[in-house]
Amino acid sequence: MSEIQRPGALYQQVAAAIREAILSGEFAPDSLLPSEAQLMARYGVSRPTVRNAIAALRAEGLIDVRHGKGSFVRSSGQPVLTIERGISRTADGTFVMPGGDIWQEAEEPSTYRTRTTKATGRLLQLGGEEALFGCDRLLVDPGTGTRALHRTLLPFEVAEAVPLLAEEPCMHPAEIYRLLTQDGHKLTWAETVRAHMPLPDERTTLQLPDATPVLHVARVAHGTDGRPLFLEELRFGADRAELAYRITADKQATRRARA
Amino acid sequence: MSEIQRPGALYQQVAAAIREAILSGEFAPDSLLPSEAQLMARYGVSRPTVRNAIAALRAEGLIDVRHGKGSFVRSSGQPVLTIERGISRTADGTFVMPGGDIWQEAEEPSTYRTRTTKATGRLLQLGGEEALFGCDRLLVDPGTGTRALHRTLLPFEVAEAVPLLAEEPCMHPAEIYRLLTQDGHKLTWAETVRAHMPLPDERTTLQLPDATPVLHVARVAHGTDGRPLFLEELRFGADRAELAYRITADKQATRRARA
DNA sequence: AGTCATCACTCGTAAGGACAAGTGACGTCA
DNA sequence: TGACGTCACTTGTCCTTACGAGTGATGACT
Repeated sequence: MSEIQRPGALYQQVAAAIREAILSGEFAPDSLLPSEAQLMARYGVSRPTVRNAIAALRAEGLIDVRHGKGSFVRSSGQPVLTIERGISRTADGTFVMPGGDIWQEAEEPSTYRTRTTKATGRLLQLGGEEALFGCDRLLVDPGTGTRALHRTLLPFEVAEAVPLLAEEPCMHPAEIYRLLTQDGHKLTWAETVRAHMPLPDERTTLQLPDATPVLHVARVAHGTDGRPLFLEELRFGADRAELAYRITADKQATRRARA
Repeated sequence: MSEIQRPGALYQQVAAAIREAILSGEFAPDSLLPSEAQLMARYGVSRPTVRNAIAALRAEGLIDVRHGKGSFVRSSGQPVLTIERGISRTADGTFVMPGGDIWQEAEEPSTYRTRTTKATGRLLQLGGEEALFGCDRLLVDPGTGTRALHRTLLPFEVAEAVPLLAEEPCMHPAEIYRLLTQDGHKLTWAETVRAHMPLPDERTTLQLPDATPVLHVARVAHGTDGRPLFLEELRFGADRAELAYRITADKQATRRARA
């Protein structure tokens, strides 16, 4: 049994030993770690201690544990899917999202009416309890199996100003952008990117492994007057997909971040 | 004692009950949850079961536990800091990062020499084991206390082509962009955004709470010929900060995502 | 009045035992 | 030979007990 003594708690010492072995390549990716019983013997500790150490490594995303089989080193491979966040416009005035054609809808879109929350109100710069059309889509990339949640939120106020919108508030974002442009708006977009840990239901629908954060990108379309018109959100597991942006240098600008 | 019975494991039922109470607002943000002993009595379960339930909620980022005090509902407030990812160029040819002046260096930059890994090699489109200058900075936003890790990676090959670069490979990115531009390159940038759970040391240096993912953005500067010249990375906790991009519609483009 | 020890409360760590549940291989039986 | 039951191995769940450690208030002592 290999002794250990350095830092704080016993289980942290065990976790540190295993972590080191993984990061140094001693345990190859996808390989099977020693079983709990073996680790108990190896480090001379009880089962709760071993399980505590394993729980720590699991929370770090270093290992995957499968009931009845054992613990496996997670293969922290490169992302399988790169989601390009640009917007193009073809000669005939329609909008095209690069890579936007990879997604298939796994379910029928669900439409609903809702009101601004603190978060969506901030993005849309709407006060208290503005009414919104909502539309949720569960998307799947058949190539990689990656799942994503897509949501559009359209203020009543905006929908009413553009007749066709109010009738069918759950159309594809590119269609909405086209209608807004036809209505006289020259659109610009602002995106904000955040990450958080999923709640259990989100974990289920996105089919996420342990310790997998959710990347959450919100795209707000702004009209000619700079007022937010429309919100488009996308969420997906950060284990397999990444976001990509292209940037070119502005001349001279001294823009300031929104509060 | 309020009975529960629905789904799988006991501790999951307890966790679900508490989670529901939190999400429904029954337990307000920042408020103190019942102690472990109280929860044991309330649900008629043992301490490990209660602790297991609490561990689950902790991993979801719903609560914060403070030794000797109790469990608190995490206030999932809006991000305190918005990191604008644009690049501007003033009339005299210098580059300016919007909001780039908020950061202060918490430590002296550390410079080193290294080689491409699988990840950095992919971004820089370099094969096997290319040599790189590295420079790490620990940044702090004095306003919010947000900490971030900044890293620049410069291939030897590029540094040698631009004399001033090789002498001082740890200068500010804006300076490097200026030198590369003076060298005749018309730069464009590509950014990729990922998220992952921090390892213990990363957690420490960024001072992250439990269940807080790290947002990881990599900016690659491409030269006139489209070849990657320089890599700039930024990592920070997703609990307090978010990324922001501005997008305008391209004409006609049919760009394709990189493999 | 002020200082400090004590105490009661909190969560953290560690051990032990017992049984349930998933997995796969082995061996028996038809 | 094939199908199926059994068994050994794995992790998952749950309980009991015990003590360590951080926190804040109470109260005694100076």
